[in-house]
Amino acid sequence: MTTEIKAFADFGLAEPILRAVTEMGYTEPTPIQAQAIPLVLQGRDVMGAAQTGTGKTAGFALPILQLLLPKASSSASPLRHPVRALIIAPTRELADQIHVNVAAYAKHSQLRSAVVFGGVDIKPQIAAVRQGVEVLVGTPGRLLDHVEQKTVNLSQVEIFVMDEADRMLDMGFLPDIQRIINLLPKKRQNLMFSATFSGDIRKLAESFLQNPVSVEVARRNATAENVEQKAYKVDSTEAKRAAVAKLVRDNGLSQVIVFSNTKIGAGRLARQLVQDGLNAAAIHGDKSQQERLATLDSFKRGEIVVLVATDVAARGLDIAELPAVINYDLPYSPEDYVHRIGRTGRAGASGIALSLMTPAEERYLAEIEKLIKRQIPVESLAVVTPPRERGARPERSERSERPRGERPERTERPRGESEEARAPRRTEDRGGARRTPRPSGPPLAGYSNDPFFFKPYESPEDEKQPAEGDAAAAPASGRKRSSRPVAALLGGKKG
DNA sequence: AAAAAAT
Repeated sequence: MTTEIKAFADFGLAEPILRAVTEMGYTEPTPIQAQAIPLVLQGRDVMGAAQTGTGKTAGFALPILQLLLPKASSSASPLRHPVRALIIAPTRELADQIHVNVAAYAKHSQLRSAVVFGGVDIKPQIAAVRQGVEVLVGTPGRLLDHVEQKTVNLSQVEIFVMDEADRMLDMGFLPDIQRIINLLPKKRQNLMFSATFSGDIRKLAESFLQNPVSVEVARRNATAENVEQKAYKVDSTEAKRAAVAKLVRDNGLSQVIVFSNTKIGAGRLARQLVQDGLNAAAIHGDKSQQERLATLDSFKRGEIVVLVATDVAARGLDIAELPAVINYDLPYSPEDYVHRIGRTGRAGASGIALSLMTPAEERYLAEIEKLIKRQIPVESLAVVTPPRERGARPERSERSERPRGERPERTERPRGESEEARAPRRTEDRGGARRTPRPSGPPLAGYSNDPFFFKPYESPEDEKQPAEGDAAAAPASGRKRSSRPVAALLGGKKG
């Protein structure tokens, strides 16, 4: 019954939708679109195994708009515009991007969409939703905030989409997702997309999808065939910083996302790269939402050459023709590797994924290779670390180079430890400064980028105060997050 | 272990 669909025109999409697609220059659906669109149009629940960049968003957005179209009305009354399709996504940038796409596909129809996410003023969102929107996109927390404020009503939702479901579980969104699902009508169509498929994802799927059809484009947990992967051994963290600039230049990369495991590391690397003459900027969760969106926009426009990012950018972001990704750190979880390198080689284009690893990180490579079921060639990369005089003190001025608005590092220390005892521990994750001689010390063994390493001991009060944010205080503030397995949260219930 | 996400 699966007829080969070769053109968007064959899906039977209504004229306003097809016209928008055509105007955007699309004629042929991607494999996931070819599979998913007819199923969604039939009203089926769909479980999609697809990374972004496969055209996934259009794969659900186009048929959703088609399904909503017959009842679309141009009535000015907001009451006639209940939210009929709800799309949730793990990060604010991704939600925003989905909304932009939906709005583009819907521009010739009467259908309207809006996006809600945190980190920005809620009032414009309330105003937008008041206008009446058929399609609402959002991140879970702010969406629930709107529900509580009664600015959003989800009781008329006909189609519910969970994008990047694996990521949402990783981020502890399950309780929020369940609250959202409880607000939806029992009878509805569900679509769920995930790039990786753990047991937890399957359990979640079983719990809320009804008789779903599976749609799969890429091999499970596989990385794109068209992405050339390499890993480089480097001696140290300092070497990694220098290596990034070298890799960008040697490979003539016009644009690249560099992934760092930490926010601090991302900020530092970006600053270093700027010093090295590359147009670089960092994006991570400690930047204001305004900055995050502006940086991303500037990267998309090609102004920024190197985007240094934490995993906030690992999933879902669609940057056209991104030629390369560099892992400044190997990710802690192999799934994250799949997502990160999924930023390149998108929609059939070729891409390069380069990873840097210190000796300590080499063990992560094996797990990654196991997951992606392929070997990643490893080379050694000799780089000249920054030209500092031997024995020179790391510049204090580095501290003042921190851009305004970016948080300083935390200087908290474990209490009751001697200065000697804590120094090596602190340095371990602070850019590699060490007091003890380095095993195979290159000339710059004492070099450190750690702005606090030589900082004089500050306030004795710190030590007298009870430690802030310790085990007793932490759970009381902030949202409750559970690390219980999905099965437990789902009450052991099986579909 | 880290990051992200409502305030």
